[in-house]
Parts: sequence; C-alpha cells; structure tokens
Amino acid sequence: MRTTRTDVASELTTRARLRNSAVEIFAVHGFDASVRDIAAHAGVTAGLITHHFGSKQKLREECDAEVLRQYTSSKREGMAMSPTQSIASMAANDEFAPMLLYVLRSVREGGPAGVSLLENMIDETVRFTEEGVASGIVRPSRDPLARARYMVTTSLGGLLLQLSLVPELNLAEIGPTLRRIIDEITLPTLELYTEGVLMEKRYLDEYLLYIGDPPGGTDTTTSTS
Amino acid sequence: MRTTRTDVASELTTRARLRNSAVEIFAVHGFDASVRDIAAHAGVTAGLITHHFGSKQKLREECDAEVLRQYTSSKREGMAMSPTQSIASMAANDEFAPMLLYVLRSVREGGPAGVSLLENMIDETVRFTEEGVASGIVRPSRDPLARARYMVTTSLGGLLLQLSLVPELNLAEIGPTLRRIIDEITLPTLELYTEGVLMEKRYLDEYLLYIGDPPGGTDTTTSTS
DNA sequence: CTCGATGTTATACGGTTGTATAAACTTTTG
DNA sequence: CAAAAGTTTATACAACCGTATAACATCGAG
Repeated sequence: MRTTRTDVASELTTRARLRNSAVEIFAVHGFDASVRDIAAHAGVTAGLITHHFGSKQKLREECDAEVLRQYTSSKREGMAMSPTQSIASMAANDEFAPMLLYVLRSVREGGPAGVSLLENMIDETVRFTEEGVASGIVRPSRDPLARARYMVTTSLGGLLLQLSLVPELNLAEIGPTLRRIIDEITLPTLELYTEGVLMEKRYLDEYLLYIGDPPGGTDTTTSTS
Repeated sequence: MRTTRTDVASELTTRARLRNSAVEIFAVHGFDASVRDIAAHAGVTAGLITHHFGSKQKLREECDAEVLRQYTSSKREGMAMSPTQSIASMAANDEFAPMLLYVLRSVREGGPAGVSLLENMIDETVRFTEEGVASGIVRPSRDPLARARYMVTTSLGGLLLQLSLVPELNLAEIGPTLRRIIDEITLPTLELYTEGVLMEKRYLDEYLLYIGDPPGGTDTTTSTS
C-alpha cells in the first residue's frame, strides 16, 4: 500500500507523466494516435497506460480535463480578453504549445470537450463585448449573442483552417506558426473590425427590412428607410 | 476485351457508381471510412473496389478530381460570387449535398485537394473584391490579398467549425443544417461587414503606425519606435 | 458450343489497433 | 530478511484495416 509521501508523489508523477505524454501526442498526431505511440513517447509500454487509466477513452477524458484546467487557469491571469487575444497571448509562450494545439484539435473535432470549450469562449466573448459596449469601445449589436458566436466561430475556425494547411507541425513549430498566422491576420482583422468591408449600408438595411424587427430590439415605430 | 459499346458503358457506370458511393461515404463518415463500408454502401464487396481502382489512395484521388469538377462546374453557372455565397447557393440544392460536404471535409483535412480548393477560393475572392472596389461597393484594403485570405479562411473555417458541432449528420441533414447556420450568421456578417465592431479608429491607426507602411509601400527609412 | 475476357465474390495474409492476463521487477513494510 | 504491495513488461487475443489472389459467374466472339 502506498503510505509514504514519496510513494504517493512518484505514483502521481507517473500518472501525470503518462497523461502529459498523451496530451502531447494527441496534440501533434491527433486523437487517432495509438496507445503504443503515446507509451513509446513516455518511454514505457502500452500495458502501463491501460493499467493506469483502464482504457484509451478514460485517458482521453483525463487529458480533456487537464487541458481544460490548464487553459482556464492560464487565461485567468489577465483581464477579460477575446478568445483570439487569449490564444495569441498563449502562443507567445512556447510552454503552452501542446495545451493550445490540443484545445484547437478538440474544438475542431467537435466532441463534448470541444463543444464545452467553445460555449465557454462564446460566453466569455458576450461578457467581453458587453464591457466594450458599456465603455464605448465596441459598437452595440442587434443580436449580441449571435455576434459573439459569429466572432468566436469565425476567428477560431479561421485559425484552425490555416493551421491545418501546415503539414505535420511538431511541437516546436506550433508557437512560431501560430504567431505567423496571427501576424498575417492582424491587419485584415483590424480593417474589418473598424471600417467594415461594404461601402453602403444598403445590404444590411435591406436584410433588416426583410427579416423584420431585430431580436431584442423592441422596434414599435415602423421607421422604414 | 471490351469492344462493344454496352460493355464500355457498363464498365464506366460501375466505376462511376463505386466512385459516387465513395464520395458519399467519405462525405458523411470522413476519410477514415473503410473500403468495406464504401463497398457495402454500393452493394458490392471490398475486392471490387480494389479491382477497379487499385488502392484506396487511387480511389480517393478520383473522388477528389470528381468533386473538384462538380464544384467548379456548379459554380460557373452564375457570376462571380464570394465562396460563402457559392456555398450558400449550393446548400439550397440538396442534390449537391454530398459534394459540398466532401469539399468542406477536404478543406478541413488540409491535404493537397483541400489546399488547391482553398487557393482557388482565395483567388476568386481577390477578383470578386476587386470588382467590388471598382464599382464602389467594397471598401479598398491596404492589403487586398491578405484580406481575401482572411475572409475566406474565417468564413469557411467558421462554417466548418459550426458543422463539426452537429453530431453525425447524414446526407439529408446537410442541406437544412447548412441553411440554418447561414441564416444564423447572416445578421452578424452584415453588421460586421457594414459597420464593423470597434467604435474608434485608434487601434487600427496605432497598428498602422507600429507596423510602418502597409505592404506594397517600400519603406526605406528606418523609422524605429 | 466453346473459349476467353470481364465483373464479382470468397478467402486469406500481414499489419495495427485496443485491451486482457500473467509474469517479472521494484519498493515498501512488518 | 521476507512478505506484500505496487510498478512495469511480455505476451496474447480478437477485431478491423488495406490489399492480394484465386475461384466463380456472366456474357459476347469466333
């Protein structure tokens, strides 16, 4: 029985070592990576992983929980940020590279972990934009939740799409690659977010007319055109 | 030897039938779907597919080519459109559902087929926005190529991200799902594209000042800080 | 009618996967 | 020191994968 302090510590570190190895392999090679690859990366045999986690699914769940914990804790440091800002700041720290890539893969896969992460980011963006509206920095929206969902899915999806264009990126390349991508999208993002793309308000007005009252806005006066 | 006309026709239709079956299975179940599943969906055995295409890789390549052909031909009907518009118009036609889902999966996977499709869309968007700028509809950009790349990757990536949140969508649900997603993002897209999000030009101006002259401007003076 | 080419299936082989089991090794404990 | 508990490996098994091979079925050509 493990009673001594060193025993407990070594057991925990072994579990943690295997889990971290799994996170890295999952992040780099995707969630179809074999248990044997994960074990080899940790310098052990596949049976040890089964012995510690029972099944690959359980291992995956522990990885999800750990990555979620790392993600939220490394985000709580500063103030409220947009998900893109959070990711950008994490991309600056190479230590967070595996966790970050794991998060992106989770979201792209669309499983339960990815969905909860995404909903988390959307909620955060709603709060972030509300603060911005209150302080006069952000323009109010006719449907703040839809806008937050749109901003998160497009920015995150765009990042994912550009990442998937890089063939087999290893752990060392994640940070620089993310920073390069974020560098390249900074100008278009700022242009779009401050000036828009369309010169005329026609299309928006026509859509608002077609769709009727915008959600949330109790528009009693029929002020057309 | 196949000399008669009927022989050639039947052979071609068999190949086409297998190929179309493969496209559907790849579209719905992803590119990890087994050859046996594809064969079962076509009502044949796995050996027949190997006999006709040699290997799974070859089958995949023929599917890529066929889908690319369908995509470009079903797009050439109208005038120049943004990729999102093209996808939206295709989503209205349930017949295009497998091809459309296959295209989206290809792009998400990031293989050669997906990369060429994406580059194709970016080029098209550059031309599309150039026409818009010329006719006064679209606001000029400081870096038109970067903006086109940004618009394509974000809109397409956002679509992909929202699609991956729908668990195991079958062929009949693709059309309605895509239409629902596009409906939900229409208002935020129009808001963002006509009004932007930020109230002040500060952030853009500060970035332009920080980065120096926008690309295309040959900045010879070493203007530090 | 026979022959041969072609469409199709049945079967099998080597590889990889997740996982179960038991043995060997290491460390702690009584 | 020896017994026990925990750690790690070696091995095996069943399932599935892509693919190769040979046999069977079908049908037109000479």
